[in-house]
Amino acid sequence: MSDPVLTVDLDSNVLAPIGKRARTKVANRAAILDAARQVFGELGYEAAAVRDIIRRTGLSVGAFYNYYRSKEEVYEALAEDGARRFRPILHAQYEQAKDFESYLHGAIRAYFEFLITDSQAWLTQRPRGERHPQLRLDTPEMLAVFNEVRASIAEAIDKGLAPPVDAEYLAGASIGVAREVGDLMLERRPPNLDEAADFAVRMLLGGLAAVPRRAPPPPL
Amino acid sequence: MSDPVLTVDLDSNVLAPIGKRARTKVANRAAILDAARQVFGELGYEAAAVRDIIRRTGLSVGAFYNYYRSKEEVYEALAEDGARRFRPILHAQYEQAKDFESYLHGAIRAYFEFLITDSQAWLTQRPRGERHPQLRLDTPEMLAVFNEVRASIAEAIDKGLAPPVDAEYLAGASIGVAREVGDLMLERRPPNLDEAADFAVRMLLGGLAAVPRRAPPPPL
Amino acid sequence: MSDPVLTVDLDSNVLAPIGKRARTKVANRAAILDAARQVFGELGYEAAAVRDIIRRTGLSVGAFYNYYRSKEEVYEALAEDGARRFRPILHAQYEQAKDFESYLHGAIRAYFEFLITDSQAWLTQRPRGERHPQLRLDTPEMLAVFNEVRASIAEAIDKGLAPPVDAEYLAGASIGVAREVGDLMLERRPPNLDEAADFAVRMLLGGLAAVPRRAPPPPL
Amino acid sequence: MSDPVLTVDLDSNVLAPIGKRARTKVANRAAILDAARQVFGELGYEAAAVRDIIRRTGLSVGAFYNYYRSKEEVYEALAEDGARRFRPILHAQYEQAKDFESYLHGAIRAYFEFLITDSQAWLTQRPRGERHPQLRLDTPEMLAVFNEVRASIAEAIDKGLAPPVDAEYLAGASIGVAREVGDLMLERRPPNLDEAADFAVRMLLGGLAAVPRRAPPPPL
DNA sequence: AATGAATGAGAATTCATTCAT
DNA sequence: AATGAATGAATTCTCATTCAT
Repeated sequence: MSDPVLTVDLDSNVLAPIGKRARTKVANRAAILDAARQVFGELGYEAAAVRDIIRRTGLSVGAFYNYYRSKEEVYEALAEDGARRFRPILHAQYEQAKDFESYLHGAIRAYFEFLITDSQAWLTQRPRGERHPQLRLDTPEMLAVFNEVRASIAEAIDKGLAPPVDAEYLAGASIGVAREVGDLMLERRPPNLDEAADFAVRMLLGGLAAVPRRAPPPPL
Repeated sequence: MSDPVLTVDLDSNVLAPIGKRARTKVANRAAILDAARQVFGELGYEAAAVRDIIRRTGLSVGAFYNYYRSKEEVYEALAEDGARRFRPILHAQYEQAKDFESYLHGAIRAYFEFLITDSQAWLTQRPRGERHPQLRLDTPEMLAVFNEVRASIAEAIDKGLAPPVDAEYLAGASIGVAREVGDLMLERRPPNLDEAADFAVRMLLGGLAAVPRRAPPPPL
Repeated sequence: MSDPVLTVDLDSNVLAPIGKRARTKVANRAAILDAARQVFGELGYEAAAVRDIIRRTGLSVGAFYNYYRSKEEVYEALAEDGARRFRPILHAQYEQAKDFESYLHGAIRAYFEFLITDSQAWLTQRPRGERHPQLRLDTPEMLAVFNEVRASIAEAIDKGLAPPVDAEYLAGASIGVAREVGDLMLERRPPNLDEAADFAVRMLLGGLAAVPRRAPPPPL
Repeated sequence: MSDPVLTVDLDSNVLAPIGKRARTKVANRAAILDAARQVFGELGYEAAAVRDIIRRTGLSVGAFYNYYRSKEEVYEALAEDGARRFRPILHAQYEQAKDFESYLHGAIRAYFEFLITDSQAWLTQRPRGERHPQLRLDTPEMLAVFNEVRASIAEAIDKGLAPPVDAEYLAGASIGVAREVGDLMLERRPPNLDEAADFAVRMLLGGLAAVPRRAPPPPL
């Protein structure tokens, strides 16, 4: 196969094959952002070296600094990018939801879709071996998303959309479930969004009792 | 002399002053482990410098390497230590539980107690301000604990103690809730174990519907 | 549009606005040279970046390298330029001087005029604050001028125009006085050429005893 | 010849042969300072790389940072060191001088001695070839010394020790002469302190007329 | 010619680990 | 064992210069 020169369409989130030197500024910027998403996701902020990022773009160190002024700036750009993309989705769910259940359902599905889309590119490379001593490898984007969710749940309770329970704890529990179930979903081949979202939502709304009974999946 | 930092003596599980050079090998080993727990918790693995660790023990860099062969080794020792301490507790819950509900209740309370105990020493120092772009600062011990829980839930389902639901997802959800609610609990002054455990367990067993209705806590 | 930086058009020796892209090759060359003079004067050779220079010309980095092959080459061009402009002035003084005194007087006035003219454009911008650990920021042109003076004094002694003293030391002393007094003159508002030249010449010819007695200027 | 292990005596300013790894902390600190003095003197602050400095000490990059926290810090240490060593000398001259003439004489001799002593170690290495485009290569120490002198002259005039001339200009002229003549003195083999000091002082006190008549030295 | 993105060598600094004492 | 200075690879970032357009 020859070298296709694809540009990255940020809005449709279709990734060009990385590693080839991208031609346009927009494409390079996007390529760096994508590579950074991967690398931060795999190694965490501290362990990720700028070199790790640019290596996946085929660019030079210098080029990195043409696009972002520092390692931290990419990180922040990533976070902003995530929030910017996810917030409207979350808002739409909020607007069209008739009750908290449907809101939660919509939000969780949105998050899982977000996860699947964003991970598409790098999930395949992931098995880079030893995940040494690392903690939790959220992309900055996800953290940004969680903040959106936190605010959104607090608001829902404030407005009487959800029952008047401890808002912080409810947001925490929701995020906790979404986060962990989301991660597990990504590890299944193929990721089954419906199954995972169904589980998470039922768990949050009705607890263990409400969760579908069935045989566990075959172990990895 | 200033206030000696209080920390948990691992062997006696009793608060003991460190900062004064400990005299025995066992004590030094424990002091390093304690300091490492704090530092990893505050800074994360990568950002934590060996010097940060030994500074809190009053030992020398050289001494560090007499006790652990590398930074990574302390990290692993910490994980092992957590698992070693937590596994029997979890097991006891498992043994004495008549059903999954009481097991879950016991396990979550055990985890929250673990959290409170372990964080006691350093939670106070935490306000080192800006956790720059950092994610989630689990102690390696907590990660080890989660693995215990994962296994334990799978076993519970296997043995018919819990309903035959997706074991991985259930474990994920349980850990997710425990983790997030646990973190939030630690941030409340004073940490209210009963309240938090109650919330987490009810959420996991009965979902949003089962959670106690009440006014949210005053904002930070 | 903001205030165009005023600078000396080298060919006409007239103040001309730069910042607008100059149209002719000659003009561009001169613009670069002017900008370089400023920047080297403000930052010194090492700290001055090619980008600092071209930024003041409105040209592109690439254009810079169309006119000069390297940063060093502009530096040298600047030196040559200074020597080329100053040598005839110095020579005129030499020719028309009836004795060493009048020669020295002429030379020093010429140098001070040179200083005032060349610094006019950038002296105003100077307050960029902290000249970190930097030493003396002579323009390469000034260094070239000093060499002219050195040669010229040696020749004067050779030809019996000046008393047969240690030529090197005399040149050194003359340059030292001219340099330091010249710098101080530039810092006074307004620069007083007559006063400074008078001081320098008297000092060199008659020493402390010959220097005018009067109240020191008000402190900065 | 075998490896002599000499420690550096800072007060007597006897240098150990550099390049050999020094044994004591004091010696290493001094070796770095000495190397820095040389390198800053040869290359200037910006062009001098930390590596240039440590190369001459036989130490490693890391060791440098054990002694000084940054390149800038050595620079400042150097300046302080110079001022600290020179100030008392200058003061002694000031105290024991009966008039401005003897003060000036003492100060200039002190400065020239300072120059000769400090340059002893590195003057020999100097001919490292092309002094590319560099300006004036004062050691930070010298700059510090000049500031001392400036203050001291102003004070002398204030107190009526010197005639009431323009203090700034007088200080400038004195420094200019001392600086240039001092540099030239260092280039003569052997440096002749008496000759140079005599010239400088006479020049400053009586000008060209007072300077000894004699044949110039053979050119370099 | 002009443009400005790309390049990559090189700079300052950090930090895990070693080792002489 | 304990100490802490020494080591040097690795990291982030800069900047002179090249080169495709």
